[in-house]
Amino acid sequence: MGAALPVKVADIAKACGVSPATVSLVLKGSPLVNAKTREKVEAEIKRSGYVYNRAAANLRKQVSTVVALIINDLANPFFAEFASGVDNYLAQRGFVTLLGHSGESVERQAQVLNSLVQHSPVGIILSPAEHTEAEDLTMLNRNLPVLVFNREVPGSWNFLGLDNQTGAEKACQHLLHLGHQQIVFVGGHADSPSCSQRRAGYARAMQLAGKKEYQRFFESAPTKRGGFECASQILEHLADQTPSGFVCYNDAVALGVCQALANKRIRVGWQASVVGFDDIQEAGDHFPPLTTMTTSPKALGERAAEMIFKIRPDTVLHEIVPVELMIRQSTGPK
Amino acid sequence: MGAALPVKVADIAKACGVSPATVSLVLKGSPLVNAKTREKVEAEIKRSGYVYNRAAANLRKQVSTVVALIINDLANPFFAEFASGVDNYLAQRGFVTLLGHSGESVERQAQVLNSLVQHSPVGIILSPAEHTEAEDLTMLNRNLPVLVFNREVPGSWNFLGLDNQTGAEKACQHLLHLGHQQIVFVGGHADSPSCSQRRAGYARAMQLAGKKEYQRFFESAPTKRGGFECASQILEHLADQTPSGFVCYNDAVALGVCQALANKRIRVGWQASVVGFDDIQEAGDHFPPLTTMTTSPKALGERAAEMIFKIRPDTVLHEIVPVELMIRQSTGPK
DNA sequence: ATCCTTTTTTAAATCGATTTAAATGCTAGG
DNA sequence: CCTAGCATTTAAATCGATTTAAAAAAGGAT
Repeated sequence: MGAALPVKVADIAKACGVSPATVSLVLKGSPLVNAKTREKVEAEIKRSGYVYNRAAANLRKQVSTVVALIINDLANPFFAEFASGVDNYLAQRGFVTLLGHSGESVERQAQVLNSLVQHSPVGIILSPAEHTEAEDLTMLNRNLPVLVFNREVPGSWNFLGLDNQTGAEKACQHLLHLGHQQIVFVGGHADSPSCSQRRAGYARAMQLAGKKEYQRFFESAPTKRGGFECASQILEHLADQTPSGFVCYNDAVALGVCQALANKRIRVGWQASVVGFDDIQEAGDHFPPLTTMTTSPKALGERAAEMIFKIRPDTVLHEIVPVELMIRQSTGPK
Repeated sequence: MGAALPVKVADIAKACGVSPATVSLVLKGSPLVNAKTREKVEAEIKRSGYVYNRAAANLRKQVSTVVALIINDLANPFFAEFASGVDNYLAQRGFVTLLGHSGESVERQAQVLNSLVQHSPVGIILSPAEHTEAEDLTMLNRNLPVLVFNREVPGSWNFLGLDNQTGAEKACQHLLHLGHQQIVFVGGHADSPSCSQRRAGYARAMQLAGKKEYQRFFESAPTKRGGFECASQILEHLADQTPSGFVCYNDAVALGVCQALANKRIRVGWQASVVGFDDIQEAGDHFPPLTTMTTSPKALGERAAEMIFKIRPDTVLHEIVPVELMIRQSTGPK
């Protein structure tokens, strides 16, 4: 039935006894073509199962309908939801997402970037791998719009990120208002910018509350397992003076902390309070639902995609999205 | 510094005093060009910051380096990990992932597919939205390789899926061997093929064990919250005759069930046993780590990508991947 | 009919890279 | 000094669609 070889504009032109130029005008919906001709051409387009070749058209038109998206860790729901937000927005505007996954490896990220720029994207949204340096991004030509997401990278990049410091400060204040005295900060790698920002927010809240001397920081992988192991150790070693408030690096860590507490028969939301960060889907689905700092990752993705089209060569965008306290049941009065 | 306009092969040719053909040969690494010439051209390529235009090259070469991937729900870790597996494999082979997200909407899926096919992908990996029918996929009737993943769609499609029935049967047998008497099946929508297959496996195991009369099916959203709510009700209504074994539709549901049990102070792995399905990342990170039916979603993604290149016009691939029992601590002897 | 508009249609150039077939330059043998 | 044979280089066509500038057709007025 359908032609074995892909149908081209020229084929349609021939079948209709018109020129390729006319067919192109029809495809474009131009008012220049005669109604009868248009009808004939459109019928043939449908009949032949013609598929528009956007690559060829874009080449000639000198435009692109592609946006590249590089994600550091898709298995992390925060980034997966972000990606879905990006794609949603782009699809609405008739663009398409070219996905790359770095798996937190700077080398792979470089390979992926090199491969993606060759597809002439309109712009690049990069959620960088850990420890990405300016020299890892040299393949990014200066007049290609690049938006760095979530983690700052040395150099002047268009950036979209969260207000980590204020967020963690609010999180800690929330626990302070509930009457908690011994509050610790759990999780994340101290050398990651987002972690140090969140730590700073916690520190500020503690200081303003006159609790500077109690500050405690614990390091862990930014995962559920990391949070679980870290909190388990805390509970063992600080057995005599167990903290009752846990400000966590992110939701994954917070969920791990909750499990460590549950494991020790400490009721989260009653005997201890836990605050997360990110508001991933699971935060709300968890039991008890997690109090956390929220900015929908999906909304962030949509915003990132929107920003790509606002980037201009002469200025640098730098948007810090406020995060809000979402009070659920993992926190309660002391 | 860098040219304002993108550098083309012709520019490099001019700068080196050679023809575009020679530059092309250099790019290709052809042994035809003289060593000195090659050196000169390569220096200019580096100096000018030339970026290869793959769209133009692919058009001329009549090839594609793109594979389209349409995912029904990226917020679900199972599919997000699958996507990362696809991209990993493709990147290794020098291909690139064009991502589309349907959000379980058949209409959006159609739009996304229409948009993606215009980018002439080598093939399409489709993890279909719920209730996708043959007529929703009419835009795919070229001889374009299509691989349907995870959910069967009416019609003859190349398919990669899990052995749901045998998997659930093994899961249930595991609980039977541990000595559990009252085993229920929790979660999923009965009208989804994968759910009915898993139910059938559970039913078979129960029947073979002579427990046909005890079979119990409970329906819920295939999410953590769904599992939690469903199990909470079970525990309430069957209070007198609480089941001790839970075969769950998937890991998300299983995690919800675990929480409902923990909530009732029933120790998972001791007083009750829970088996999941999928082995998502979190299954292993959970406490207690979840016994589940495993086929790494990432490995599945890699396999799917591999299969795309094996599809031939005259045959239909249909691969059902066995799932294996991964015993962790959410199950134990009665 | 003729000339001038206005409407439709189209030939040909173009986007950037590749490839074929042919041309050029070189060396060695006669 | 010529030429066969080899190593390099290149002019020109090509992929599929768009666009410009110009031609062809249709319609209207005189």
